[in-house]
Amino acid sequence: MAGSAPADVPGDGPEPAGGRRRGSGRPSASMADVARLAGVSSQTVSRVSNGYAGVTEETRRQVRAAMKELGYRPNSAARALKRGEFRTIGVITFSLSTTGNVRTLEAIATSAAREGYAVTLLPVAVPTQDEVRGAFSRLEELAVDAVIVIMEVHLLDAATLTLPPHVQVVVVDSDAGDRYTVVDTDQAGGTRAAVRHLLGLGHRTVWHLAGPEGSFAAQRRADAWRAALAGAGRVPPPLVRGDWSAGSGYRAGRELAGHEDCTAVFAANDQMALGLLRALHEHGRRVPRDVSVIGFDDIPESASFLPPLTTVHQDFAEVGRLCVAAVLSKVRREGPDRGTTLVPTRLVVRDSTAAPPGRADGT
Amino acid sequence: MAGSAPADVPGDGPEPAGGRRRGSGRPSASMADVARLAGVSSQTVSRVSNGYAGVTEETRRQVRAAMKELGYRPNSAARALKRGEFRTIGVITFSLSTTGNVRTLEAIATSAAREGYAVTLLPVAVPTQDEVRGAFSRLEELAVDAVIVIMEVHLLDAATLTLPPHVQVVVVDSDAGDRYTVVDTDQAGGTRAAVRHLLGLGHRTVWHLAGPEGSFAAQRRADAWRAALAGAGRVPPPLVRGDWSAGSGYRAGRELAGHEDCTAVFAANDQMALGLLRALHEHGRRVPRDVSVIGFDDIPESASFLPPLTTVHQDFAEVGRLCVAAVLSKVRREGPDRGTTLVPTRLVVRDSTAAPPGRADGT
DNA sequence: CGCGCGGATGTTTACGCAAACATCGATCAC
DNA sequence: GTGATCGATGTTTGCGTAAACATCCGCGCG
Repeated sequence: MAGSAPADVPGDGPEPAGGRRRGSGRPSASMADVARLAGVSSQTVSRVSNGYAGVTEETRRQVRAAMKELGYRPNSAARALKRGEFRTIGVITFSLSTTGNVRTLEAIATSAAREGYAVTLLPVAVPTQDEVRGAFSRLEELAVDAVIVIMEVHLLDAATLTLPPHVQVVVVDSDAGDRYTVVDTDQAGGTRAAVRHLLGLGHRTVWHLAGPEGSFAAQRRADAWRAALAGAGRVPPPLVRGDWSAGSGYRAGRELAGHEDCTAVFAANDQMALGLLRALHEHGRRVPRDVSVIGFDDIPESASFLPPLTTVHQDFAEVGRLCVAAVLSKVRREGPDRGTTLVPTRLVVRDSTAAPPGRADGT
Repeated sequence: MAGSAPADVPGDGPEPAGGRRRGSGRPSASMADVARLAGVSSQTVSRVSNGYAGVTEETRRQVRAAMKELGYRPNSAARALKRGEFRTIGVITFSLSTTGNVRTLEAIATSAAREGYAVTLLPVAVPTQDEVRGAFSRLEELAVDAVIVIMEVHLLDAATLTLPPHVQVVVVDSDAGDRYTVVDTDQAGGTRAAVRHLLGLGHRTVWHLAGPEGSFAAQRRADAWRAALAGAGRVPPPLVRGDWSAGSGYRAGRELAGHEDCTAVFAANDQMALGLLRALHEHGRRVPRDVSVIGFDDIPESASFLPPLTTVHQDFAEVGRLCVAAVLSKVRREGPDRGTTLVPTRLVVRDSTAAPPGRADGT
């Protein structure tokens, strides 16, 4: 198979006279070239290329052979122009520094590939409205049929107006299900599970190391934490804020280590939990004996923390899959125009949680 | 600005008769529509759209106004067809589970955007040759001018033949500089720095927790480790192998903890170092007092490990930048056709390395 | 035996854009 | 004044593909 293809000397054959494909590239065979070589019309080549019926097996073979000889590749620009669709999904996201975004992106790319769609990445370096607007204006020129947005919606809002009207949008991490199609993790459910687990172990209350203010995910985890405590009749301690990074978790941990009555902390993600563990360790507060810690995300490394982290598992792969399914159903005008889909979470209990210290001997 | 755009009612204006843009989408204004409304020829619209000279300020204004009113967006498929280039770079990579790949990808996307190029993602779920071949065959149909490959070249080899001949390729993490343009981290330099640092602290030798066999990066780190030890006249201990994951580092660590004479370990990445730290801790071997550990990559979390990890910093952003620069210079036929560019590394000394235990009182 | 039918194939056309060429005034030099 | 020149704009053409329509041929049936 590999032997017959003229892989190394593609300039040998009868080159079509005009039309170099790109500024400096080699000319690339077109349908007309294949048709000429195969002795058929270009329409027949098109039929073979698209696997349509109505072509003799014999003709089909000949065309295939000609294609192979010339190294023919369909020109996707012409195809897109003719068909009116690009078979491409654009993904807009903030810096790929958070595990969640990356894993979601990966799942999106995989699912999209399975559906015959390509994925184009639109990075937004800094999460400012200007930057977002910039990404969207790049998008306007872009060859995409649909867009998946992985970011906070309040940044999206300002930029929305400039979206090409025919492009479908699905949003991750947002509460704007009334305006967009939203796919997200069940933040509240995961948070509830975490808080209940800690209360169930006997902790009087649970502290919360929250994500940054701008984040909807952080917001919802904090809200759910407060609600879960309130539901159990407990008083929520003051909220401590980080920025998702391990460093911010460490700084917050130094503060929390000073509170003798802090026996259980729910960190809004695993990275901050990591920093928290280090800070507690440095202050001589043992985990889980003195303090219990729970994270969120279940990044692969969390099983190797010291101690292995109890955390809320997110199914990013499922989120990505659902995003693609939703956006494609919108493109095909099958699905609903808006609404929120939640992906369930699951508590993974490891070694960073235990009963509070006072409890073994007494109360 | 936002007030005048007909963002919500795009179907109101005079719709062009034919040519719905996508299967189920709205018709989208074309140059001809804009030209009609502005009372000029479509060529003038094209000139305005591309910012060419030779258009009166007055005309330009009118065309702009018409564009805005119709919500005109250039059709990139038509543009690509006409120009013969897509202004898109394809990136082929394995699962985005390793920090390095992700950070490189991010830098690639950012640099590409700066150059006016979009980035299309081609995920390869499983690193088998079949999968890689599949990615490349998808690529054949894809609208890209160039490709950046982030993966082991020996997997690439089998798939190369099917690459469209006019597409330029740049490879990361490879030793195939004689056949491709390669951009990579200076693995050997970083490894040397790590080994020398440990020897300089007084360790008799340095153990190595290597990456998986298939990886060139792992291969080169292991080779450089052996060479650095040999250069200092030391005997390399048996090599221990992991698979980049923290879990594999943990398993390796349990084995290493049994060796009393093991006082210094160079782990081929930070994740494995994390698992290693946990295993050593569980076996009562303190870091850095009993055992020194060095990682590779300098992932953000490594500063929050227990203890904060001494590691070799990789400049992924620079790697990505150089990839884009290299591939674009190839597209423009400016740069050399092959060769390897190495990005320097830098040792970041934190708290996981110290002089070996025996040394304080004696030898 | 001729007509109609249906499958295989060819021809025309248009997708939206932009390069190449054409046109049309106005201005300027002599 | 006349023609050369130049800037602004219009017209034509073709990029590669695929839908729509046209053609051709052989076969079965009346």
